Amino acid sequence: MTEQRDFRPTVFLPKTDFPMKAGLPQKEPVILQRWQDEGIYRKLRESRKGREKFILHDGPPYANGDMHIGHALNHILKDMVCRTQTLLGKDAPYVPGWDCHGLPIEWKVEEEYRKKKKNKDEVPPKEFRAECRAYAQKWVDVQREQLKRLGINGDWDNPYLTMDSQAEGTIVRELLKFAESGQLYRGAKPVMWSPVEKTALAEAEVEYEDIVSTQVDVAFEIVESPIPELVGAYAVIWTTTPWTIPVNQALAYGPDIEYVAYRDLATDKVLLVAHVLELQDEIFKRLMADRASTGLNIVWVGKGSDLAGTICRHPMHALGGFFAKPRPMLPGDFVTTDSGTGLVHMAPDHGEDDFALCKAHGIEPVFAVQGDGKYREDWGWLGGQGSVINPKFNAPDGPICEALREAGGLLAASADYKHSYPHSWRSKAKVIYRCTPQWFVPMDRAIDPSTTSPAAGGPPPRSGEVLEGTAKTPPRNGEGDQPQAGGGVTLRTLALKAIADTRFVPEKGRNRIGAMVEGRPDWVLSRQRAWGVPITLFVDRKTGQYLNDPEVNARIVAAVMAGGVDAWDEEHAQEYLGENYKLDDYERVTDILDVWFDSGSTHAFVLESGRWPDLQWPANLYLEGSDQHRGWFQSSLLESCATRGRAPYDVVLTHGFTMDQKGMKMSKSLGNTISPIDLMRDYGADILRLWALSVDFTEDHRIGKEILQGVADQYRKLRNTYRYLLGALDGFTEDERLPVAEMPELEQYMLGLLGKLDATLRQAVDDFDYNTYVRALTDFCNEDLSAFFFDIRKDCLYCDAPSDPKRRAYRTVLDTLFHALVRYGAPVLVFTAEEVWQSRFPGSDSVHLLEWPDVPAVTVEEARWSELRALRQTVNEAIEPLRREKVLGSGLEAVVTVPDSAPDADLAELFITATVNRGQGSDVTVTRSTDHKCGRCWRLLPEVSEDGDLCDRCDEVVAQIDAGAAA
RNA sequence: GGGCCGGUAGCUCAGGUGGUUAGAGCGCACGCCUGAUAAGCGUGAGGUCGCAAGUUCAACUCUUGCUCGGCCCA
Repeated sequence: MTEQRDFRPTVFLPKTDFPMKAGLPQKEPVILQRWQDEGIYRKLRESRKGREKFILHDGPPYANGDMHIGHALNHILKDMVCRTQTLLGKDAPYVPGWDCHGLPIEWKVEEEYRKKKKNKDEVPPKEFRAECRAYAQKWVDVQREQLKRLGINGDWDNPYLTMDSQAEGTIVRELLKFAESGQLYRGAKPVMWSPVEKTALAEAEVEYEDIVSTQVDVAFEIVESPIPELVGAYAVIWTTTPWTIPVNQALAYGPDIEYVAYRDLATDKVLLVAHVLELQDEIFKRLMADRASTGLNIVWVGKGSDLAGTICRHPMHALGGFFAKPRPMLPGDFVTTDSGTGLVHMAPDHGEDDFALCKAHGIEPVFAVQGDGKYREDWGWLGGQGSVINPKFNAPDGPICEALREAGGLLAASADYKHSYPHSWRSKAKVIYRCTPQWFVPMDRAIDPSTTSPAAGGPPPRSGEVLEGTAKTPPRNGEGDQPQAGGGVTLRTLALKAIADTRFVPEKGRNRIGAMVEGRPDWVLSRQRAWGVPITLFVDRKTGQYLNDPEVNARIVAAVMAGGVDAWDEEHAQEYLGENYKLDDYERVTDILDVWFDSGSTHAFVLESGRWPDLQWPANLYLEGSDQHRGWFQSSLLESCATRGRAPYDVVLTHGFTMDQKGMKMSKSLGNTISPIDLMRDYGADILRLWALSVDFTEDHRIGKEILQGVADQYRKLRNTYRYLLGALDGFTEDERLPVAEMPELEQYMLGLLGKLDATLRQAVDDFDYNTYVRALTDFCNEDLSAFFFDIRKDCLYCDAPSDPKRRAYRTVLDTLFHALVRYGAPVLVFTAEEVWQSRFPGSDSVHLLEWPDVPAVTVEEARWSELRALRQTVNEAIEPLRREKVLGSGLEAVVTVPDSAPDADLAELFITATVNRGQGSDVTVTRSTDHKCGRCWRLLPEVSEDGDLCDRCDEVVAQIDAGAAA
């Protein structure tokens, strides 16, 4: 025998330039640039013009700092939504936006002032705001580039900013809608207040430090009680802020706490305190340390709830007036027995619990403590004195304690209580809670239905009538105005109805926001700040009512639309008031709006204004993190319900938060933060996208090195599937295509599986279930294609004649698979899909302009194929021991015997073995073939007389090739 | 401290209304192939379903408590 011929050149191997190694970090920016150059966003709008719309309204991230992993996840999901909807043929525009006003930016600018030793108060407000504006703009630009790098397709050249003057004007207009429909009122609320700076502080401006305070025990004589033993006894309260005693208005007890009244034999006074062992040691120590107690007699023991109806009087009741009013004992869930006496004195002016409990019982704050920390001059006790944060003022020998002692109300006082207390971040001085006037939106005031219809020109509400109040919740006392009679429409009932009409993904979101809306207090709109949208109201100095004149309002709105928030200044005030009102008669409100009102109004500015003609109101979808149940979802809901009678969205989709590898939240102090910017540099945006779409984003989820490694592995498998398709389809032409009916059963089966995949993916898109989407796609590629179809058809692809119907059928199906898979993959692996597409069709339009593929409808014979594939598995298991024993290596050397009952099919081909026989038993057995190996296709066949000779098929094919070469 | 949510193999996830030996993919180990080759194929080992009680003939699936983690409040 002569030298064996090398048949390798006669084998039709896959051929492609598409590299196995992705090199995403280098490649992605190039692709991105191409999309940008060709204006793919506008092209897409053009191509989907007139189609059904799908409106995702972007929740504006705060323009402060680099993109973090949460932004990345959120935007990848949004992009996936828009791209899948677009793929389905809809017009799904995406207009990104930023939230630009607010304290954090103000803070940063102030910080820069401090570095330059500049004093904020000396900077004119307009100049200060200009710097805030510039700061926000800087971060908008930074984040925009970072988000673009993620492959997010959107109208990046034309985003919306809440600091745009037209946005500011729209926000003002929305606010004035509230004013015009009577959904605003001025009330009071305890806020953190710094007497030194004479200003309200945000929680973020407060830091806690350990200090030593005076602790006092004060006795309130019980003058009335359903429990006779208690009349004449003293309720004992404990506090570390003696200065709040002069504005005490009630006492609180815990309804479930046990109380005891005992007679102190040294003084003969009956004292009421909590009957809690741990507490009583402390109490006795304080109350009896300096007297020789001869013992106690218990007079009464009972539960807190027994105390209902008990009335005390203030130790200073002799002063008359305010101090002579009854001090009721009220049930408070917040009362604990961790410290104190189990009874808490209530000063609604200076505590949140106090304020809420008193308000619920009709007790209003009295505003006795002024902004500088002194009691007002006319206050009956200590008028004009203070400041209340002065330790000497509160000292055991200070004016408060002295007066209480004289009145017989002071049981104990000592300047030795160590605890953590809030201080101003700037001045380091102590801060207090203090009631100040604020603007509110009432949750339970009757709304005139005619004021909540959608804006003129806008589309009508989609989900039917929204104005029938459901009145699920009992009416609440909002703010001292009339509680709503049952059955009426209020903002709360409207919002709850809107929640019922909204689809929530996942469903549990409904419960979450519903509980919040049901229980939330009135919306505090005002902030005493500089960087924000002004509350553009004029308040009548005589009546305290705000001016409600649509003509004035129109002038204000027009001015802000044109000139932004700076238009609201004293200089132009008279101009807005017009000829009918005199500025002297009005107070121009200088508070600004809660930034949540800004973002709650984006639907008006962005969807409704017409400035983005691609968009429309309401949105199909809002998609944000689960923290936005309290934030944007809710502010948008309330704003829209109050002005338009329904939610600005049909569907609310929420995602959880991204944790580190161990499930712990990321924080700078823990050093476990992961930056998406780093990940894009190290892995590429497509890896990050695949990660975001693989995890269960509806819950909290993790990211870390190991997880990303897994995602990268998954990516490589997908990439190789595309690469194989490209290689196997090399040179494919339309002439080669074969009708489905003429295809072998295997090809038809694969088309059937593709159809099933298609249905699964469509369903997943409908459900926003991208985890299922990605899983179905990868499982199909791994299991059905790579390990099954491609493996079986290797021989056909490599060795059959190009004209062979089987090979043509295979390549026809590969082509169908290619067109389907590149589209399915495109919303996920946006860069890779483009690379794949351009590799096959160089210079063609972007893959992202394509639409969802039409896959042939082929029914899968489930029973037959599940039996065949199960048998295939059994055969593989049976081959394995022979491999281990080195009886055979490749499955092509195996002769398999299967039960006679096995389905009729080309089993050897399906199992990729030499031959398959049918036997009597139920077992599958394997032996080594004695046939010789074809020199070209490497199959062991009886017709091959000697290893290296050709089988009949190859002989024929090689002859054709040789003839072609000769000709 | 309160409200809400979650804890299934190393990783990412499936497991209607409770019912046979809890599944998949990836990874891992071992092996095959060397004509998808820094690829492809096969086999295998991995789980007391967070912990503990309870209801039930039967619980990953229901109840309660605990624990760990998260979001939002305080």
